[in-house]
Amino acid sequence: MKQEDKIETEQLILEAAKKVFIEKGYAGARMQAIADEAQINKAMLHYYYRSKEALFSKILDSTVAIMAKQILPVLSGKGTVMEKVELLVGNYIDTITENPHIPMFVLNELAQDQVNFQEKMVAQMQNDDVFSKFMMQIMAEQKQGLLLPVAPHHFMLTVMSLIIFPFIAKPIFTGVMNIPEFMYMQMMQERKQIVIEIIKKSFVK
Amino acid sequence: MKQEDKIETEQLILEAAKKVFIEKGYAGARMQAIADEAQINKAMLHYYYRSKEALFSKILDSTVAIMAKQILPVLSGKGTVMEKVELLVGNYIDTITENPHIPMFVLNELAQDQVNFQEKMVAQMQNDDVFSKFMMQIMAEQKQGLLLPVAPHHFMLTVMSLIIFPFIAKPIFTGVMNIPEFMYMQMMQERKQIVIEIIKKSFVK
DNA sequence: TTTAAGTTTAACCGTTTGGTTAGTACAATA
DNA sequence: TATTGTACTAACCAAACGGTTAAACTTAAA
Repeated sequence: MKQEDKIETEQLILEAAKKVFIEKGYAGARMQAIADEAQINKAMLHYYYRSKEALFSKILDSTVAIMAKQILPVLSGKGTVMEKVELLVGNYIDTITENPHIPMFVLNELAQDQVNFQEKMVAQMQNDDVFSKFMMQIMAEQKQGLLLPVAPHHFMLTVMSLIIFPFIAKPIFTGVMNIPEFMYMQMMQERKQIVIEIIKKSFVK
Repeated sequence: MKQEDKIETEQLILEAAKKVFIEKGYAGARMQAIADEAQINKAMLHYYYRSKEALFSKILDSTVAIMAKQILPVLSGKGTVMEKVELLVGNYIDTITENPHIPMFVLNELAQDQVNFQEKMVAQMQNDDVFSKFMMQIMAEQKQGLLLPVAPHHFMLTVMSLIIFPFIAKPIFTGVMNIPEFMYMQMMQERKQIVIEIIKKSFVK
């Protein structure tokens, strides 16, 4: 049927584009490669999504949304800083294990900023100033004596480093240091506990 | 004079190529942009370095060499694990502060691996199995009771995360969270102490 | 059964890309 | 001074690129 075919094709294109863009980056991605991946004609890409930029923009939006909907509710929810961090670590590692290319993709495009990506991130992330409020909570718990008096910026940067970087560094382990895939995956699971312990020892009184 | 001009031009091209490649990545870099940056004719690039790939390869080699000569001597030198880590943290943060795009560049090209980059890293890094030996040292100090019994892989991954990621995340802070450049630079200097403290609290008995 | 609207295709287009070429300018050599 | 080798340039080329077009096909409604 017509309507269903259309929706199928649209979805097919999105998935193919996601794969190619995330693997190759914006500059390295080829419209023909996306068409091949989706097993459709190249003209269809422009029929459904006007241009390469427009298609890329869609992928970027949905990718950021995946992460935002994973992170923002936790940060703005109830619980102590450490309870939130524990949730974050688990959630994030599980989500990224399923889409391991996302962090590299986001950070790379953010660094090169070819498609006014920053504004989109700002729009998604500064919703209700979730980050500012979380930093306020950190400072509050520091005054209460629950957390050590380390600058909130450094606290957040540390948490981010510990959970995001291992996925960016995957090729170093599997490629350069020759650690097999399954062992790397196992490490990522072990990370959950290790990261939480590191943060507790470093920032909790 | 002829000879001097040649050396000057060669160097000019290398510096221009380094800038453009590191900022834009291999796929995003344009030979014309490199020529413009070096204020020379585009044909000169091919006169001195046969192709885009060849030129890129040169840049990649020298970039990896910069990092390797910063890291390998420390790891294979004398001193306890923690003494080595303290040296590494300081050296690395200072080196990268001067070339802030290097980590993103290396990790991105490693992930996309368009130019058999992995082999080069392996060749540079597995010199004398420096990493294996360092991991052995970690295990030895754990048996001595100097370090807590955490898997050496996780120890190294943690150290790498804490010192490399902050530079990759720069656009998040300056762009998305709107933290001014000088404040970010100040954070990177403060990091030296903070990272060392985190590692001590997390891994030293 | 006709019609109109939406979907898909092949073939094509203009531009940009990495790369080449034929030739110029000039310094060193003999 | 004639010659030779090297640094450099403008002009060009074929291929790859993102994007368009016009026509064919499919389907649902009139």
